[in-house]
Amino acid sequence: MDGKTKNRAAAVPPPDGARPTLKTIAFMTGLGITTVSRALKDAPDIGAETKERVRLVAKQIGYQPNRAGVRLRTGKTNVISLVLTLEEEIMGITSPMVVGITEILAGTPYHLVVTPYSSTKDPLGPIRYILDTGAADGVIISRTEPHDPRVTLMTERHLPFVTHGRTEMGIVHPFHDFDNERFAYEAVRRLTERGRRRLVLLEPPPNLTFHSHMRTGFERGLKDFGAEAVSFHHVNIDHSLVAIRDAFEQLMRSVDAPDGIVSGSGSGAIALIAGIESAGKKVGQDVDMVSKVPSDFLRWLRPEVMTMYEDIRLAGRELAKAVIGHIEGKPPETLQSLSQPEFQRPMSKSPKV
Amino acid sequence: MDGKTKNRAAAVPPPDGARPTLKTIAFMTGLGITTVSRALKDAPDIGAETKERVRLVAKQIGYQPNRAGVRLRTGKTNVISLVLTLEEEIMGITSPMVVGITEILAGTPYHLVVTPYSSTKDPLGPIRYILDTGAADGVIISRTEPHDPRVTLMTERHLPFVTHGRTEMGIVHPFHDFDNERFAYEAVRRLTERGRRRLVLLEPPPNLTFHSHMRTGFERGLKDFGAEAVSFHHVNIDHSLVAIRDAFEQLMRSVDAPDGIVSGSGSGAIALIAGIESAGKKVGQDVDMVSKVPSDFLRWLRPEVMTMYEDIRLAGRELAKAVIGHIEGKPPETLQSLSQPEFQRPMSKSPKV
DNA sequence: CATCGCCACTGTATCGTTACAGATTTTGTC
DNA sequence: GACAAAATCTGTAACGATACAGTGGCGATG
Repeated sequence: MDGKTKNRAAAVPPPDGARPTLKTIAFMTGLGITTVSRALKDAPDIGAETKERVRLVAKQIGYQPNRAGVRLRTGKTNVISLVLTLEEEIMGITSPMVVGITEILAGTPYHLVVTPYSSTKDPLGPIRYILDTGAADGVIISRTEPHDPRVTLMTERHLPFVTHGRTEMGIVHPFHDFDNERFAYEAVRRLTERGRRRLVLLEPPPNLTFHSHMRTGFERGLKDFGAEAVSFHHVNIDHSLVAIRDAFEQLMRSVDAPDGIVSGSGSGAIALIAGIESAGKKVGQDVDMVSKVPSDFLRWLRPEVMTMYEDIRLAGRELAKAVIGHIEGKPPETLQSLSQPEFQRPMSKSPKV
Repeated sequence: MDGKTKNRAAAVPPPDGARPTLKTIAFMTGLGITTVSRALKDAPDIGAETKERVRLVAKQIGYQPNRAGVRLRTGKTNVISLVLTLEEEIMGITSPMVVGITEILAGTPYHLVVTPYSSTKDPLGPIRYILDTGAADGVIISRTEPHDPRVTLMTERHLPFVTHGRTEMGIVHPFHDFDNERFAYEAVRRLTERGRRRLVLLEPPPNLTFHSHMRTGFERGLKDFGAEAVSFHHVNIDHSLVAIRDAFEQLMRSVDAPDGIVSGSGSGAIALIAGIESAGKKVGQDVDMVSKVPSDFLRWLRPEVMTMYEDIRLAGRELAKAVIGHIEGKPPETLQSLSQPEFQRPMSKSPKV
């Protein structure tokens, strides 16, 4: 007789049309399954020539490890989970984000799984699910809060992750963030350069970390460039466009009306413009406005609004690189990045003329 | 001695903090692993009381089947793959689509995996990958062509799928589509109602199926409502905004300038508007325009443009339901749907005043 | 009372992979 | 030449689930 029992496998030809497995390679090379497995991972106890032979055959027949097999045996899922609020939909920042992430994952064995949740409910839900079921090797979250229970939980349980946005908990973890402080500061600079002195900020919801970043930049700008703040806290960029417009129309009609506006979101800017116009005023004339934008639309449709571009696709790429780095054990402090606002030249009505 | 070898498992207490498996339940109930497995799938050869007991315990300890185990043994992945072009990014239709899909998947064991590809390269790539590796139970594709090789391949290989858009190959398969013919027809109606007679269509790329749908509706409208077409085929909605604008500016400056425009995409409309304005004309005055839109932005920023809403989130939901139906073996002809354009009332500048 | 059939349940093998503990051969040492 | 140490390679078991082929008990049948 030949081999004993299980690895006798190598002596049996693999079924025909089926997808190749280690067994197939073992049969073709005459080696044991174990050897093939170890050869493919370049283990030190396999001969150089054997490795070469195995690699060649594997490539030839298009071997790809069975994910379920690996996952069952090792627990490695090769999955990155993108945790999204279903509501995170305004102005669709999700698309470029997903594209950015997949651009990076394309060169790796990782797949991207989208895990949604209703933000009105338990934000820990999806995290718990991933922890309980071992659904992913790494997680990307957004809408980060200064004290974010998700970060605490994932850190405790050693689940690699990265946040889109920073925290303030003394936990060093991977993140990518847009420099919202800088954005607001530069926005104020732009407005004061145009002689605006009574400025208002359409801010992020107060529970998110970048709320304070943006406020800080705004206020630092006011001080440095000599302007005053007009209070406008009833609504924030999470509110509906209608709510923002109505609130802002009211403000613009009041004696307190600002002459300069910083908008923390592109879609918010749309509502603000509507509010301004409802109040019978005009952007670029009665007021100036700077908005953070994730795309070109505002610039095309309302060139009178000054825009600072936030590259979400880049963010996706950075986030993907960071989670993978975290999974691979790189120190978290090397996996942090901040991207700078890009002030956009106003679009000329007709560049060719 | 007790049980023989493998199922002796049931006699061994499960490790402490670990996630519960069938073994855990088997131990707790004193049953065999097989019995537990069959009880949970409501097999006919298990006693009613036993099933009840098993279900209770399973629920109590929060048992969730190990996906890798199931997948390895049965081949069922519980994965739906959304195949996207990386370029499909203009105007971010991906976001609401993903949201719609996940809304449906949330109530099922399915996960959503995003599989991107570079449309300039081989569109069959991701399909082949899924077929070769058994990466998903079902697939959602878009940018459907009249003779779409992906549809042929998946049909041949019995991989359940659904297309966003229709085909013309005589293959009956699940799809969801927006009624682009109706859209264009109604758009022409609107324009002629305003007295416009020289109409132009910014159309989809000619290789996609809905190109002809939209053209057909457009031409039928021209005939029924008495208007003539202005030729404009140099660019389509897949081209860059700059290309569209420049081409359209030229058209608007020519003696052939149209007085009515149908735009097959929201972002395209933005470029058209820019082109019109570069040529020194004005929408709502010199020309009227109807555009298909996936969001509210255009309506907010350019209320003079008439818009017809395409509900992408709904499309996501329909697509998800259809793939799942296909996976479950429902006949394809019952998994086809067409959504109608929703003409939107122009936004009043200030509804409260 | 032997036998049959049915019900309810169980053991074994298996999916593809890898950790681990050998096994065999070659090389090195004195 | 004997023995140890490398150097290579291999079998077994296990991850968690399920298909399949039983097994044992019990009531019905003749």
